[in-house]
Amino acid sequence: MTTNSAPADPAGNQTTALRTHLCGVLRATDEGARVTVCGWVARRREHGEHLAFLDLRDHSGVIQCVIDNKVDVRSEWVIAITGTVRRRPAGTVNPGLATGEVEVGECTVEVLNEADAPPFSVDDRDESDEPVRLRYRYVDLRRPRMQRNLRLRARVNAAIRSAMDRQGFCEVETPLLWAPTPEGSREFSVPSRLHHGSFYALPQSPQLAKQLLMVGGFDRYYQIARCLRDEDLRADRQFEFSQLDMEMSFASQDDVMACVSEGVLDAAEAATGERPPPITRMTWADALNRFGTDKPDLRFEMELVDLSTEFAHTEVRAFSGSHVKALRVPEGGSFSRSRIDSLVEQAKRAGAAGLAWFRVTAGDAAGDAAGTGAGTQPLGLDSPLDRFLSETERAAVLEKTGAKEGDLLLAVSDTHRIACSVLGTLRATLGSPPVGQGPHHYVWVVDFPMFDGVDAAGNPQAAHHPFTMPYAEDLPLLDTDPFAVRSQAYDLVLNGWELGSGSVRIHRRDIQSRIFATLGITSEEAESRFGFLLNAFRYGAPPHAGFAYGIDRLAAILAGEENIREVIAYPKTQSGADPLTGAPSPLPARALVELGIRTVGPPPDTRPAPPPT
RNA sequence: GGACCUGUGGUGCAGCCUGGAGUGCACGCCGCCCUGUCAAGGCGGAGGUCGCGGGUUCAAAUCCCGUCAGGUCCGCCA
Repeated sequence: MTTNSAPADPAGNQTTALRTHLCGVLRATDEGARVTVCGWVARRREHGEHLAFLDLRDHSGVIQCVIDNKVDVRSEWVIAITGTVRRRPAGTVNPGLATGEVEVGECTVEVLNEADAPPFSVDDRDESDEPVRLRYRYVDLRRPRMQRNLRLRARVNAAIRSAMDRQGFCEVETPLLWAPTPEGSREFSVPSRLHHGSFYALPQSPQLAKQLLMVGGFDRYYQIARCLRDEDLRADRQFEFSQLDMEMSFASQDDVMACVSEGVLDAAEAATGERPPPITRMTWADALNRFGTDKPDLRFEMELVDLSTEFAHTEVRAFSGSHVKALRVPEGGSFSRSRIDSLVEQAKRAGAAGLAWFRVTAGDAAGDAAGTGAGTQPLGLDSPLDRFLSETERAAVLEKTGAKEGDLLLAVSDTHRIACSVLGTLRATLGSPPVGQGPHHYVWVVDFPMFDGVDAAGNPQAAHHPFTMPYAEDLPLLDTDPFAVRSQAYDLVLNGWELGSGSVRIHRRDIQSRIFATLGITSEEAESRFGFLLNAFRYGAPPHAGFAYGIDRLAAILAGEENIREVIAYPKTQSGADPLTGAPSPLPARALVELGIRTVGPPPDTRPAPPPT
C-alpha cells in the first residue's frame, strides 16, 4: 500500500482552449488521436538533426513526444505540442512510465514561454536544501512530491468536509480578527487603524466562537479553520496551521469521537485508498503506565514494565524512588558504552536523577549470575549496579521484563510521573520509526486528569482548559483530591503525534464556579477573562462537546512525510521567516503612523532578500 | 532562552579530524557530434568571497573565537 495510489486526475481529461489532453492520461487506447498537450519540458534527448525526444510534464504525468527535426527548447520551457498518439515501436515501451506504451509523433512545437534554467532539478530524485526549495517554492511545487502531497491534502480536506456534511454539521466561518485574551499561548497581534493603541488578536483556535455557536443553536458546527500561534516552530508546528474544528450540542464524548472518527477514517481512505480499522481507545493512565506518554506510538511494542513492588524494600539506593519502571530494548545489549552514556544523559535531561542499565548476558554457572527459574536458560546482568542487586531482585528484573540474551534493560526510579515519562522518551528515541513510515496506528486517549501541576500560587492548573467537564462521579473529589478528578477530555493520537484534542464542556454555572474556585480564579477574574462567554452561558447554553485536530499533521503522516512543511504550499522556516517573500519585513514609516505604532530599536537588516526578479 | 548538527561553482556531496596553490565526484548549464532514446550517449568548455567577521600561523575551506542562516530537539505550544 503506497500513499500515492489514488488517481492523479480524478476529474478527467481537463480539456481547455489550449490543450485537448493532459500529458499523463494518454494510453494505447488513444492510438491515432490527434492531440495537443501543454506543459513543461521535463527532459530532452537529442539524436542529431533528425530525431529528438521531449518528455513533456504536467501535473498528471509525463508523455514522450518524438520530434523529427531540430528543436530548440530547454528544460522547463512551457510549450504546447500537437501531434498524433501512436504505439511505441516494439522494444521501446517504457514500463516505468504510465504513458510508456505510447508516444506523440508528427509533432509541431509551440513555445508558450521560455524559462531560465531552474535553480534545482524538478525531479524527486534530486533533493535540495530547504532554504533553496522555499526560496523558489514555485519551482519546488512543480516536483511530483509536492504535487502529490498537496493533492493528497486536498483529498483529505474534501473527504472531511463530505463526512461532516453527511453527519449534519454546518460549516460556519469565524473571525480571524478576534479579541486578545489575557493568558495562554502567545497570540499574533494586529494593530487597529481606527482605534490607535488597540489591537486585535489572531485566534489560536475558534474555541470560544464555536461554543457561542452552540449557544446560538447551530447544534453541529464544523470548519476547516486556520489557527495562529506565535510559538516556536517545530517539524510538526507552524505559526499558521489548519484544524478541523467541530462542536456539537446535546452530545457525549462518545458522540464526538464517533463523528470525528468518521471524518478521519474517510480522510485516511481518500488519501491511501485503504480504510483503517476502527480507532481503539486507551485511558490516559494506561498510556502513561504502558508507554510513558499521553501520545503513545503504537506501531511497536516495547511497553514499560513496573518493578515498584519488586523494589519496594530494596537496599539499592538507585532504586529507592517511590516507583521503579523498566524498559526492555531488544538487541540493545550491543550498544556501545558511549551510546548508553548518551541515553543516560537524555534521561537526565528528561528529568530523571539517573538511568540504570543492564546488559542481558548468558548466565555464568560458575559466577554470581542468577537463573530466571527452573527450566529456562539462565541469564545474567552486566551492569555497574548488578552487584548491589539481591538474587530475588535480579530474577524479578529478568522475568518481569521478559529479558532475552543480548537485550538492554533500562530502569528509572523516581516519582511515578517522572519514571514513566523518562522511559517513554527513551522508548520513542529507541523504537520509533519516522512518523510517516509503517502502519498508521490511531488511538483515542481518554480520561485525562482534570488538573495537571500547580501554578506559581500553588493552585492546580487545568490540563485541558477551564471549561472542560469533569466526570460527574469525580465531582466530590474536587474538594478532597482534585488531582484525582478525571475530565471528559480526549486526544486523538497517530503514530506518536497528537492529532488533536477535545472535551465535553461545562455548561452549568455551579460546576463552572467550582472549577474556577479549584483553579484559584475569582469570580471577578473570571468575569474579566471570560466575561462574554460566561455571559452568553446565561442565555441558554446547551450541553455541548467538541474537538479539533490538525490537518497539517494528518496530511503529513498520510503522505508519508515527517514534516508538515511538506504538505504546506508556503511554509515558514524555524525562525518564522519566509524565504520566498522575505517576510517578516519592516513597515514603511507612513504605515506605522497610520496604525499609531512606534517601533523600538533599529529595523533588522538581516532578512534574507527575496530572489531577484 | 538553551543543546546539537549543517553551511564548499547553479544543485547535491567529498575534502576539514592530521593546515601546504580552489584538489575531486555526480547532476545541471553552454558548445559540438550523434536517427529509438527514456536518469540517452560521446567530446570539449564555462562557472568559486569554501556563509560572514576576527584570531592563531610563514601558510587556514581545514585549528580557535564570535556572528548570521537553515535543520532537529529542550523550554514554549491554556
